Amino acid sequence: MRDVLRGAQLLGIQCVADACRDILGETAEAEGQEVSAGEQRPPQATSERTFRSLPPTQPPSPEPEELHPKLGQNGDPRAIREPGRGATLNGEFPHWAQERSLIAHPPPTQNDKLSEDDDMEGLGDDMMRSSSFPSSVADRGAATSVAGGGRKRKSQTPQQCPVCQKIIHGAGKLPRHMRTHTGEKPFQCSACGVRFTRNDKLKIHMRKHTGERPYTCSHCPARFLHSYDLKNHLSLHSGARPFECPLCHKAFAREDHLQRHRKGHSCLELRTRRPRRGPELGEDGGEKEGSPLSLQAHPSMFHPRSVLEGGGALAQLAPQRLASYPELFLRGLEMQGGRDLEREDPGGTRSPALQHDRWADEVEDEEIEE
DNA sequence: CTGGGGAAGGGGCCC
DNA sequence: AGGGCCCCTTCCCCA
Repeated sequence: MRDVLRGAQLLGIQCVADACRDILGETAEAEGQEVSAGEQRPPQATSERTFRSLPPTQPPSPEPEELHPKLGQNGDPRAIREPGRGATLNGEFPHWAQERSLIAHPPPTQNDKLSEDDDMEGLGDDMMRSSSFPSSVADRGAATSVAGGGRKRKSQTPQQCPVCQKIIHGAGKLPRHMRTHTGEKPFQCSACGVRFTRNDKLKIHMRKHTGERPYTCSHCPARFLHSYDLKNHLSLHSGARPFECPLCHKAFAREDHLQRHRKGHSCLELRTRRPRRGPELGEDGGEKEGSPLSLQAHPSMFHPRSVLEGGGALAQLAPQRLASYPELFLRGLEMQGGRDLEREDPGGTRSPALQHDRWADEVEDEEIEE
């Protein structure tokens, strides 16, 4: 346990270190003296104080990436979870494990089957049951709402991760989330030894070995391991490429491919290469502040007159695309501003026709003014 | 740069 | 409340 504690301190996993101290019956100050020779680590707060008194202004925690995959020796996160491997314990489960739930769920072997989150009982759940584990956000509220101050209710959803402060929705999902910090992968494939953090991921993985392909295409004999594989495959049958770049009109079958495309430079280069013809006019006729980059770069490309006269970059677009451009242009504005019409308006209440009319009205108003 | 496969992580629903 | 199962999104990797 001291080895685990030392490892937790080295890795900065405060919750694990506190749990270890609880088990060892030590205070942080005492432990701090003990380890001070080798590590310049300042004494830690007691576990009780660590979690329960986290102020809202607590400085940001280290990024999870800084914490996790480096657990244990040789990068094996089980080093934390399987203290029996340590020299200190001589292969025996410690008394606390026998007394607590871990005795009912020893570290998994290839023949063992753990329930998905059972592993947390060895570490996280143990923490959670100890007084050191943080109350969830809702729990705090529930605790204060219980009249008479009786036995505190167990955690409700949502719960807040003590490491990254993220709010985790769903009953029983916090232990699962905690494994993303600890790096634990308690679920091991009996066929190839690959380990997973979650039981459901292992289950899907096992399909590779069993040959099970539960997702069958209704149009062809193709069968797939994953539901999303079938979903992608169906787009091939339909030819649907619903995700279109609002700037260059390239369409993608997958949303993440569109996102990758938009993060790239191709569209940006196209925009910044265009000379700026004049100030962009806002709705009030003045130049807009903080308008989208594309418009600042070359407003002529998007100017309605350029569209009508076939000028600008739009001249290179096919007529049928021009017909639908106002919709995409407006959508592009929405997305540039951090809002996504698709997400905000999945039902399509803001119809393309409506937006086209709005845009046409603006063109007509400008012509009247002239 | 794109298409495709796969993994990781979160959330919803049900028991 | 917790766990199992499933779906979804996002990201990474490779060809």
